[in-house]
Amino acid sequence: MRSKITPDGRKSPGRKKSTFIEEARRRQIVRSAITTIASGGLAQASLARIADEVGISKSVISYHFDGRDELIEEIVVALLSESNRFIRARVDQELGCPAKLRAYIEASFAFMAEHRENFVAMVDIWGSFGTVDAKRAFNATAYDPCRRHLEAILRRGQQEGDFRGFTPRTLAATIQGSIDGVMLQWVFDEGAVDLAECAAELTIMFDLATRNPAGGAPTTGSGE
Amino acid sequence: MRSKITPDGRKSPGRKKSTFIEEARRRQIVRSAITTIASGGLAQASLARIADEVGISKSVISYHFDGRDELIEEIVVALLSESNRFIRARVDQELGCPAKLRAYIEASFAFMAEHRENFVAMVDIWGSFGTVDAKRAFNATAYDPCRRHLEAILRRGQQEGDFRGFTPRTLAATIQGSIDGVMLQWVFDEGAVDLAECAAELTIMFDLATRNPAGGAPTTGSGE
Amino acid sequence: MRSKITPDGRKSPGRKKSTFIEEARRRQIVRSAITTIASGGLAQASLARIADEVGISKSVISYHFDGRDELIEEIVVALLSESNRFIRARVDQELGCPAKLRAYIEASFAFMAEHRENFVAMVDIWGSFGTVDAKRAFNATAYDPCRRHLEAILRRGQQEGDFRGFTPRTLAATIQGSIDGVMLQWVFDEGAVDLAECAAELTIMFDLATRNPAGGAPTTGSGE
Amino acid sequence: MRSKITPDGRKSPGRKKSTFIEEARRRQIVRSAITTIASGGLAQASLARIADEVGISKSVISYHFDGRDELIEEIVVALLSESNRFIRARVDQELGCPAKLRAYIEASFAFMAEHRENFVAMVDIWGSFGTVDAKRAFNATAYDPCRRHLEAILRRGQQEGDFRGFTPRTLAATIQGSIDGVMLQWVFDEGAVDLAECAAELTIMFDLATRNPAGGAPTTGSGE
DNA sequence: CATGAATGAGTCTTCATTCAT
DNA sequence: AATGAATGAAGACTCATTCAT
Repeated sequence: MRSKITPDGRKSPGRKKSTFIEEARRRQIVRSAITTIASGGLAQASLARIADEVGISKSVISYHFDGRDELIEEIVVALLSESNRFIRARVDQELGCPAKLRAYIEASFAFMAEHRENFVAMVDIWGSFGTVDAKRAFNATAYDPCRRHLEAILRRGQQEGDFRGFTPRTLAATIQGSIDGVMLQWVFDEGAVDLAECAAELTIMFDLATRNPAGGAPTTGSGE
Repeated sequence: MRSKITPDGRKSPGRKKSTFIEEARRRQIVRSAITTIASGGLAQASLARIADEVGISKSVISYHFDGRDELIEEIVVALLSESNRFIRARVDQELGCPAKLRAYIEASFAFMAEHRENFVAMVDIWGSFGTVDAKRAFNATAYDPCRRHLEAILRRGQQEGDFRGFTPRTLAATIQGSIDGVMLQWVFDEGAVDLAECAAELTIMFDLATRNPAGGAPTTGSGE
Repeated sequence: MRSKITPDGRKSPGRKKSTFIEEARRRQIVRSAITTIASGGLAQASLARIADEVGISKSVISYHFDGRDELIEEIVVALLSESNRFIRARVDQELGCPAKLRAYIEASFAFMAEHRENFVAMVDIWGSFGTVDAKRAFNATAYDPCRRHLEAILRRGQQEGDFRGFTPRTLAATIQGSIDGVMLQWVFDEGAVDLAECAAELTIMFDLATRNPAGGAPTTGSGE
Repeated sequence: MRSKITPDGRKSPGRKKSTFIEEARRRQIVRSAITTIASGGLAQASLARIADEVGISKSVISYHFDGRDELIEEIVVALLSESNRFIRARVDQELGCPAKLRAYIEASFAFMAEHRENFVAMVDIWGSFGTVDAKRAFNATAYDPCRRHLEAILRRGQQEGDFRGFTPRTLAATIQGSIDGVMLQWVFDEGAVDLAECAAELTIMFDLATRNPAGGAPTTGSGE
């Protein structure tokens, strides 16, 4: 019972009641749905099949979610936030931007290895954004935060003189892309790529590619 | 009605009649289907809609293809081979493995830029491989050839002393992943990443990351 | 839960508790339901929407009414009795059958004008009597009392010599029909008919059509 | 296969092909649907039940009609046009407006008597126009033409001096209303009203109510 | 008295596929 | 070689109703 009938604008704020049991059910459904999608593909993940996986009736899903689309949206949010939270925690533990960058890449792969299901589901969902707008919206939700996180690290690293003078935005896209691209191959066939080796390779590579050859002096503070 | 007549594995050879007009129709349908998928997503690309795009009747598709799945398979093949042919041609023009590697990356991005539709469709299709087997099959068709191509370049480069002593297989996966990962972001939002800049960044980076610091001497004959 | 306790025919008398608050709730629900139906049609008036309009939970309705059907039945009763009471009061104030007839017609239209919602809802509900039996039952509840009322006026008017020798039953049906038919058009489009003008026209017309040309002498005693 | 996928404006003109068999099916479905609605009510007339009545599969209806709504719309059109055509033909046979008016009323009732099913279905459908807009649209389709037809007769009758100086528009609404109102009671219970008697009563009454007391002199041509 | 949660029957609709022409 | 017509399976969704709290 999400947005009820009220078709007025209000929705996000407060979100009505959100009982404890309600939230629990939602999480349970989301989790089961991820499993269902991961094992059979998004197309096969009908409400019926998901409900079956949870062990409830189809209409329970309709009761807790405003429709299949809202469920999928929530799945996306769950998948992204789980991963982001993990990575961010690891990054925050490190001091110095080179270490943070390394942590970002390593944490990304570490999380992957532990949550294969999430990523298999994610790749299946990727294809479901039919319209250009939906794709763009997904980009805004999924990629922009990651890239901005990376960008912040890179930019600060430049200010602190650890990184050389590249375009932070482009490098952020490149780093995130490298991680996702390797992930993608691994999703399609777990045995096709060695996640750990790729992680190591990328870590070294981007460390090399970002480092300031001049040493630890701040880029902006060239007036030593 | 394709495999009704020849249910054995082989496909291209024999193929009963394969009239000229027949092949033309098939290509026409495949091309239109790609456009349809790219513009509205795979889910919206029903036979009806594709037929509409071509300007023919639904049943024509059923007539020429052994079902929707065969059509999509053919689309995948078409998408991959177009791209691979282009890249391979560019790579073959170059002498020396570092140049070939550079060509591989640059050609990949060049082809993307010219055929956005192909990649948008591809990403949509990615999600449609529901089962683990289907995913693995796609990996075999789509990624293995690319990685093997890269691997061959890398390995030969090592033999010729241009490249350092990395694991070719892992680096191949990493390179291909970097290209695809950037592509992915660009598919979701054309304006989110600058394809050319990323290409340049990756080219430099992988050149840097593969080069043999010792110079042009062959890796195997290092202890000379 | 109404008839669970008393599954025999009788309804009003006994009715178990019929707390004051209980009756209030029922009336409140009925009133809100009328509004809901009038504004969105019977089909859209689900228990959920009605409950929403009242500001209570769906199950409250199920608690107070023995199902959706009982609710609608009660709505019908409410709509009819409100109107009938009003008309009857006006008619009773008049002396002489021609005046009573005029009052009947004028009161009908006066009530309409003041309670548009009621009639919009009524027309929507009309269509919901699916079976022949349900329709006949509605006829017995809704039309027979009205026609009998009119019939009584007409017959007495004939006895008193004010009206000519028509068939009271038929004329009653005709008068009631004229009122309802105009109302119907007005329900579909408030601006399409001028209620007051139609009322005036009908009043004059039926006065003309019922009057005894011979004057005030009683019909039965015509040969005096 | 009505409006296909093309969501551009064009639709009504040409209407694609409209094969002979296609039109036959549509008529067959419409006819059966009317029967279904008349016998069980609109709510019970699901696509499944209608398809059952025709003896076809549910999806055949979806194939020939753009959805349930289009089917119902077509039913409305069919019901109205059948009746209107019949009445118009009868009216056109008469010379002189008083005769035409009499013919209009008599034809209305004659058609009713022969096509009870149509009117039972119609009354059921009346309630299905939920929104104000839908109601207004129905008014425009159903009532306006009738009223305009009557209005034309009345106005011409005034010009020719047969009718007195009433407001044509109001009287048209009143006449149509009287017919429909009687019909309504008859729909709810066939035995409750005597159609023929009501028709006779109304015919006389409206003849009386419209006639110019001054005789056959044209109203406008007062300068005798 | 009231409610949140759950249910299952039933609705419309879409789709790939088949078949006679 | 092509098509219009038909089909049945499956989908998402809505709704009145029930039940424990």
